Amino acid sequence: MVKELTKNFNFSEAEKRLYQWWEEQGYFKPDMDSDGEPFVISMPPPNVTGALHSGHAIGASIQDLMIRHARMKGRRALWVPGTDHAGIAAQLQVEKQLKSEGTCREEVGREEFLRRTWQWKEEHGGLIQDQLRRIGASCDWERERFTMDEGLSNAVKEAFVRLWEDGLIYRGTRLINWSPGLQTAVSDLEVENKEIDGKLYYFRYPIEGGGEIPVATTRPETILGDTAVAVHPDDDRYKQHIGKHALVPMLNRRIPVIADEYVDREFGTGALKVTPGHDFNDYELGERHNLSIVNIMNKDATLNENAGPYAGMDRFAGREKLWADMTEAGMTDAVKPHKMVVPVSQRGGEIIEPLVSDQWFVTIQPLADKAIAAVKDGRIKIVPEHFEKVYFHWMENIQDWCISRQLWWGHRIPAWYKPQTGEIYASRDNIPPDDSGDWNQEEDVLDTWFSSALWTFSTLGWPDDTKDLQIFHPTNVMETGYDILFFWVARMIMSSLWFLDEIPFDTVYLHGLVRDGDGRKMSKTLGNVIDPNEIIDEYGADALRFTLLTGSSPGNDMNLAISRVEHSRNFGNKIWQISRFILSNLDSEQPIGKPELDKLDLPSRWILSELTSLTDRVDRLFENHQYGEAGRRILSFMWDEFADWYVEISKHALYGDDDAARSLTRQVLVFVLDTCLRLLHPFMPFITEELWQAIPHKGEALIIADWPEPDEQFLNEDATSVMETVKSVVIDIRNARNEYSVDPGKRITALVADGSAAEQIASLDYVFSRLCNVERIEITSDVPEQTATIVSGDVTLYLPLAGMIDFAAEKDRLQSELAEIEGLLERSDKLLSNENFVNRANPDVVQKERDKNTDLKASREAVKERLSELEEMA
RNA sequence: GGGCACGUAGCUCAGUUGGUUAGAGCGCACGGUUCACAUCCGUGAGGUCGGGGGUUCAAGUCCCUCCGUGCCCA
Repeated sequence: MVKELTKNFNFSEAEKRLYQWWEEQGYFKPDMDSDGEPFVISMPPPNVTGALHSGHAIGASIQDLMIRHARMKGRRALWVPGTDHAGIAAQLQVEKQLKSEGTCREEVGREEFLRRTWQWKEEHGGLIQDQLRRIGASCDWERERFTMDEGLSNAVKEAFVRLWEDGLIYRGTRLINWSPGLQTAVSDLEVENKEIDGKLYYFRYPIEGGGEIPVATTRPETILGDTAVAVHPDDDRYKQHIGKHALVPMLNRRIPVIADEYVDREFGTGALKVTPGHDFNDYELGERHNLSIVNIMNKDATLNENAGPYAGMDRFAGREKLWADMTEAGMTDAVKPHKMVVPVSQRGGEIIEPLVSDQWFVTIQPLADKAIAAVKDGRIKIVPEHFEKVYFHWMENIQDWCISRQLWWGHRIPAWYKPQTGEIYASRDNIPPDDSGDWNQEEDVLDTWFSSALWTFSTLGWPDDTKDLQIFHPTNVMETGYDILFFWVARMIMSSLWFLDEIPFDTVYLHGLVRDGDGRKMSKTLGNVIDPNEIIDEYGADALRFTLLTGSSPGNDMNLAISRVEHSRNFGNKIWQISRFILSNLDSEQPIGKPELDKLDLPSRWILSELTSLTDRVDRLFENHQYGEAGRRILSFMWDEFADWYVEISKHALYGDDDAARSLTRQVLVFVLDTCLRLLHPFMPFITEELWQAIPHKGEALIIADWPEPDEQFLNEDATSVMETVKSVVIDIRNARNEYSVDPGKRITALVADGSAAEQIASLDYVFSRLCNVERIEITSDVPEQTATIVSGDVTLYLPLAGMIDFAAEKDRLQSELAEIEGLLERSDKLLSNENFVNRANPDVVQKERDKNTDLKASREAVKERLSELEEMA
């Protein structure tokens, strides 16, 4: 039934109501009885502790768009939501809480700490889910998962043990990235390199038996852990010292002087101090030369007993003290400002220290090989394509993955070891191999990404062979930000191929970062963070979605300007008003379905032809993941063609007394609107559903309605070309009225010069009447003096404007038009006289150019003729 | 140091098999309140598509090079 629409769309009320209704109706769940081809997206799990930020908003918008589109296409659409336990972030929150209570995790113990973290999760965990609902995410909440759920925890254990059994997990003492603040190891991916203004310290290494080698370093405190001095084998300056021993300043430890081609003779002094215990390059150098490793640092980044007199000092204080002592001893030369790169924690920005420690690693190469192959042979496509190169580059230089974290919140590594023998036992069942009491359970937990890497299949029930897993895996699209291509996407590909021997998804779609309106990265310190929740409050979810979906192209960052959100909201209002207009003019009629082609007038044939082109175009754009362009096309059609031209023209029939014409027009209006609402639904789900429910329709909901198919019978080139002429004449008339300051309300008459198209133009007088206030069009061969002349192709129109026309102004107007036409004609003539163009270009292109040329010539003659008439009058 | 991307109107951005006179929003100028919409309607100004070279009948689009910006990796 037809509803009366309110003056404006009350989005805050409607969004909540519609979402709830959709969910209750079960539209978000795939129909398990249908035989539709599944379409599945695993939602990248946001941190359970987090709130929705603009990155989530763009991801959710794109994924929901894909899911809604697929659903309307009749596929069994499944979007699996969930959250991630966010090891470090969550643990920090609870530690903060404990600190405020004057205690700490060590004091309350592991069990109590975990209890409190779970409690914290229960209290704060639901926020982002509610925010995803607000944005319209049509995911299947009944399948929601959390990485620490029992099922997913089993998956993690299974994966760990499987890798262990495959011989791909080892525990070893190695140099790793250590976060002193968090007191845990982090993987190389969690370390960022930041350029800072540092210092380069120059000093001299004393050589045993006399002499010295000048050395420069950015971290003097590491001198205490040096186990060699290296020089280039061909460096004449230092050659004589190779094989001798140097003495570590202040400690007088004997260390060898070695030769290695790795040393850059140009940098600093050309000689290198080697600290395998605290530098990755030195670590490798040390392995090559069998150097011993001296660890001088405790886990809290204070210096340890190996630092001798400096033991107990913080690393930076130790640096100052050591340097001062060395200066006093006359060993130092200079301290120069130096731009350098320091490793900092991705979380918090503290300086990361390379430290030797016992950790668990995954031997990654065998997994990487499979993952490289899957993208190389096209089983997995990355959009945009150029990220494939980035992917390969990383994959081909991949390092073993440090998966242990010295945290409590996370999946505890399912392994036991005998401290005496170093024997290790991994278990799916959470029990040691025997109850001898000799087995210690590993204290460390796994990197959060270890569980995320299983996400596409662990959420569907793996390791159990569930029905969901059979039907919905592999999934189809992984949509996420390019910033976690390595962290997550690559690891999912490796995991799925290894554990299931199948790809996790066939397409990776990467979106860019959302920045502020000036292209700056959003940050709390800059105060330029745009909170999507506030945007939804103010402009509605549809406006936010449409802006995010049309404001960017795949893989490129987008600058979110509020002016664009406003425009999207205005577009929503436009759609609302179009619908309101149509509904208020239906009376009791309920037109549903396709209009009958042969009875339609020209404007109707035109709009249906354009609608069909749009549908076809949008379809193709969706196929190529060109969602932004698709959205912009729909907007442009609805606003610039449908509302501005067709709806305006339709008033003639709606307000007229021809019953048949009125009914037909109503049918066209409803059909076009219905089709547009369907096309737009994935972009703006709320307003489209609300309106679709209000207009005449068949079916229970737009969310499950059929996606429009282009109907070729509606394509009509003739109608399009005539309407193009009509539109251009209308614009010219409006322009002329403007130039001559004709009162906008004044109705004027137009004369059309007798010619091939004259009859047709005259028959469309009702169009001109509506659009540019021309009350009558007469065919004439007799032109009155006081006229403005309008020329478009072979159509010439005169506007008799007695008393308003200034001959000089009219001549100027026509002169400039003539100049423009001649410019274009010159170009066109040149092109057509070029044999190469005529022979080699696509025949369609050549024909088009010929048509254009003919039109231009006709226009030129008409303008010239009118100009010479003006000359005669003057 | 290696790799990748970007550079289009004052600002923010589209422009995908190379093919009409390169588009949009915001901003700007001028004009509009009766019956869908001022969250609006109409008209207009504004661009040698970063510079140079090349391929092609034809280049914003493909290739080379330089300049600038950003990101990733070392």
